[in-house]
Amino acid sequence: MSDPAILALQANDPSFDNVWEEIIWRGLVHVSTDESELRELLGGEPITYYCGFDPTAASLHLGNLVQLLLMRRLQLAGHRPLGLVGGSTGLIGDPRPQAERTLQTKDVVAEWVGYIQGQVSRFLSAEGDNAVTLVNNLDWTEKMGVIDFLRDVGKYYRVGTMLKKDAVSARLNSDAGISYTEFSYQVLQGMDFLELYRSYGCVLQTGGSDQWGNLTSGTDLIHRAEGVSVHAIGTPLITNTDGTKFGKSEGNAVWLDPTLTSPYALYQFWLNTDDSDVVARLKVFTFLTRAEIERLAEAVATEPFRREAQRTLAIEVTSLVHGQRATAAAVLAAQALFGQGNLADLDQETLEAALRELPNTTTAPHAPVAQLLVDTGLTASLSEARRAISQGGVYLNNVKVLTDTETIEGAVLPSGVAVLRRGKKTLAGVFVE
RNA sequence: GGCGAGUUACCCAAGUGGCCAAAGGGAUCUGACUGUAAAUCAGACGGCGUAGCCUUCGUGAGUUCGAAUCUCGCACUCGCCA
Repeated sequence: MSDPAILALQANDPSFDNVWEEIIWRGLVHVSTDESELRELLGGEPITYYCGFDPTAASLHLGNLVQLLLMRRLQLAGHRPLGLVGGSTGLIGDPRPQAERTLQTKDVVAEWVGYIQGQVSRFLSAEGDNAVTLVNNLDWTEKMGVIDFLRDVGKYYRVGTMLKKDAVSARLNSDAGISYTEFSYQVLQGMDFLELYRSYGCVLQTGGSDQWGNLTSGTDLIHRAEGVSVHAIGTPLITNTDGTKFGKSEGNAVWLDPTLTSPYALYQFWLNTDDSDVVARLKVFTFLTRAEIERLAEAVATEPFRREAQRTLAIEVTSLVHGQRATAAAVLAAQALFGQGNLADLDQETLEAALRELPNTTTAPHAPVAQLLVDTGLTASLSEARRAISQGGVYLNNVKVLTDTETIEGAVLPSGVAVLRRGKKTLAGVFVE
């Protein structure tokens, strides 16, 4: 599944003498167990570590990418990754702050497990002494009976401690409350760590800092059950300086699956990163060295209008996720569509290829523009389309559309295509038959 | 099991019989300014071939000329008591 060509290009920065120092510099550690022990552990002989991904959707998203890349950095330092996909924990659902999760059917979760395993394996090498091993917690929880669960695991858990976890107490203090199902989640995740400790000698779990309660659930359980101290690293929640949520595009999650978020859309997402965020993103989401990132930081400070850091970031991350060919296509599309020149003067083949990267639709020449906005997904309804047009926010081949009854007849380019734009940078392609 | 409080549009949150498609804030979108940036300012923000109609205020029934607002049943949530 993994692309050896991409993985081969990745390396940790040799200017750090320990991967621990590097992940600290990259801002990947928000909380952890004992720091000096971790530094020693990560700088020494190969250890086995794990990170879990619950199948709560058909694809992982950018938030998960942080974890995947942290795993990869540890693997590059010689350690052995276990990629856990939560076939059982995904059936239970970890408590979200706002509300109870809707349970998905077992069939759906099983299907998602397959997709996510595929994605996890893309980012980690399957070769060498420290090849990634994929595990599924359904393998050890499904066959366990309730009585064994309560006797062998439940006894190690104190309800008082469980209630104090942020995820639980936040819900107890909200109108939503919490079901026994979600309350139990932390126990399941603790069991995972214990199981992986026993069968693989796994001594480190990584995850988002919002999972800290679940991470310590495991370290505490292992301490009680085995009398051994193991470790956990919690990565910071990635935030935007302007206060909006990171990883959302028009309110939707940015997915790693190219059918859910196209390579072009992913490229655009990164290209639009704020100046004030771009350096931090380069550290977390690329394998560029400290020296390279420092040079780009300098470029942001001295000539921000060139947006070199954003361009580099966009190319790096898109390549990481979708490979270099898809990235090259996204870059070409962006150049064609955002270039200065007249669209009619463009090489029509390049333009067509660019439009295929965008949301697009095929239509007859007399179709009104308002309808095309809906067909391409640029607006959610005809009302919204008319509103956008009346606000002067819709362009056909870079010419402002004046009335919502206007058709694309006459605007069609020689190759039988037209470029529809909403606002400054939301584009769609129209193919006329 | 008993008592009390609650369920409003993407989120938070006003509204307690007509002036409510529903205040305000956030998010989002558009315009101006720009660097496919941020900040700022302005406008928009249920649907519909658009000054009118349709659907929405947990859910089902009802009262009324008229309900998000009143009554009853049901579901769910929170708190206190048992």
